[in-house]
Amino acid sequence: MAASATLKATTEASLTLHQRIRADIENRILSGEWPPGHRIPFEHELMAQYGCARMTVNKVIAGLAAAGLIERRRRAGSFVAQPRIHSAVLQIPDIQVEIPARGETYGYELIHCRRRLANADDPLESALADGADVLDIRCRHFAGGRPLALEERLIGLSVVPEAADADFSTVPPGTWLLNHVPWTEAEHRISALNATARMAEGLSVAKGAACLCLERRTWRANATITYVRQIFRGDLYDLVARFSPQG
Amino acid sequence: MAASATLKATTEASLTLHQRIRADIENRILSGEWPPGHRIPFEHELMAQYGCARMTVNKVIAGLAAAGLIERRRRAGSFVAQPRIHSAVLQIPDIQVEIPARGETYGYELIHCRRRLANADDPLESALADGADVLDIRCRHFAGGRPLALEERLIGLSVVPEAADADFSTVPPGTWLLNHVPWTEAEHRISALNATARMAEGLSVAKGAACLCLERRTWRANATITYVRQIFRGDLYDLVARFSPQG
DNA sequence: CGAATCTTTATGTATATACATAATGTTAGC
DNA sequence: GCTAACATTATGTATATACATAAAGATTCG
Repeated sequence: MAASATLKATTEASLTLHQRIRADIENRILSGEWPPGHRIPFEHELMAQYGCARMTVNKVIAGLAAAGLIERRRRAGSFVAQPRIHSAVLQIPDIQVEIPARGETYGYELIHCRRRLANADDPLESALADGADVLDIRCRHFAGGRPLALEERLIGLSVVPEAADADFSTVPPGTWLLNHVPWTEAEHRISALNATARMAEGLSVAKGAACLCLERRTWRANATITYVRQIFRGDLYDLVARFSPQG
Repeated sequence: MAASATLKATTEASLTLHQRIRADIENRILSGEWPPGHRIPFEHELMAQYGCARMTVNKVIAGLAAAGLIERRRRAGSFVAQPRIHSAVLQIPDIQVEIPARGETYGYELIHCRRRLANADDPLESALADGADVLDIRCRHFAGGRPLALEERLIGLSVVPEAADADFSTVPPGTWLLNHVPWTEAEHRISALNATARMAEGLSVAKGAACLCLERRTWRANATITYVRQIFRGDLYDLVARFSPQG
């Protein structure tokens, strides 16, 4: 076998040693060769096997642990984790970006934009503090000329005062917020509902048609920035989520 | 200021230096102090600031880059990434685990389980190779005595031959697969639809009631293991997804 | 036999060092 | 003024080393 000094040079397809070790271990797990619960070789064994330093395999395995493929237990070793299909990365696109990407023309219409005080009685507004100064926005999104989604949105003006001066007659509030509000945390809720008479009219569908409802609350440092409810036509839209070990 | 040697000891709440640096940078980003596009201090600056080695800050920043909070450019520096709210971690629970966790009793009923050959004409089966040997399973899930979801599932027997001998009259196929098939990759599709007459009967709802449809294709090494379609009562179920920087 | 103690050991964290690499900024030359 | 060559520099990868820590396993003692 080649000495460790030449190993780097003989690496296939010019991958780094780190990437090669990671891909190797990942393959063994995903192919089923190393089933859940299997104890993977100790760091010093891998180190000998790949002819490298412990720090190198340590970083690889720590990465796999962060990705959820492996669980580590001191003194005992590192084990292939139980698969947990139930966590997947969901793509929740900015509609204005997603529709053109599909090859359809995007359209937008502002229905109203009012400044007022939040009313905690309304369950929709309970996400924001009672009496908060909010912007109440209602709008529609179109794809290929047809209505795709209705949007109801509240923006907390104490957190995002600049929003009061924004012009939402041409720019959708979601797009504006993405460009004006830095990193946040968010929670989404996805459900199905039958179109009410008002929704049906706004979406050009029959009353009772199935719609996908996406609610999102976004906050920063415990202050709610925005709460949105988007109602999508069920026949025109669906969401895709993927799970793969690279995250 | 305290010398680097005493820094470790004075660490607040017994966090490691790594965690302290990470939390510090994360806070600056999430609080808006460092907006998207902002160049964070160079590694040698942070190294001086925290009185530690470059390898330490390097690992922290590499972790933040892996989490998507930071983008790194050689020679130029490290920059706060543009927020991309549209990726969030979706929890897609194993129903048998989720229902008891909600405090309701879980129920399960097998409707049928047949071995046959896949038919590529059926769009539902196009995910599996034509003519493949499959197990065709249909079942129902109950929560608190009420029907919650209908499930249609195909399992590829060439990939999971053991499934042919499994007893799905008491164990839901999803649960069985989770326990018998090691790590896989998966794609999910979420949509809303109106209950057909058959769905309505199976779910004890009115025909046309909105339902959440979750389709999942699971594979390993390019071979499809299973394809499922679960139809949930829209009034009883919804999905939750979260985005937060720790992943 | 059972509980408490000690030893062993694999992982966890941190450091100092070395060289590779890619992209920026500068300079030289036409 | 434009391009090509060069130097600079921040990140990228890898190593050898050191000590901390948690937990499994062996041992001791009541």
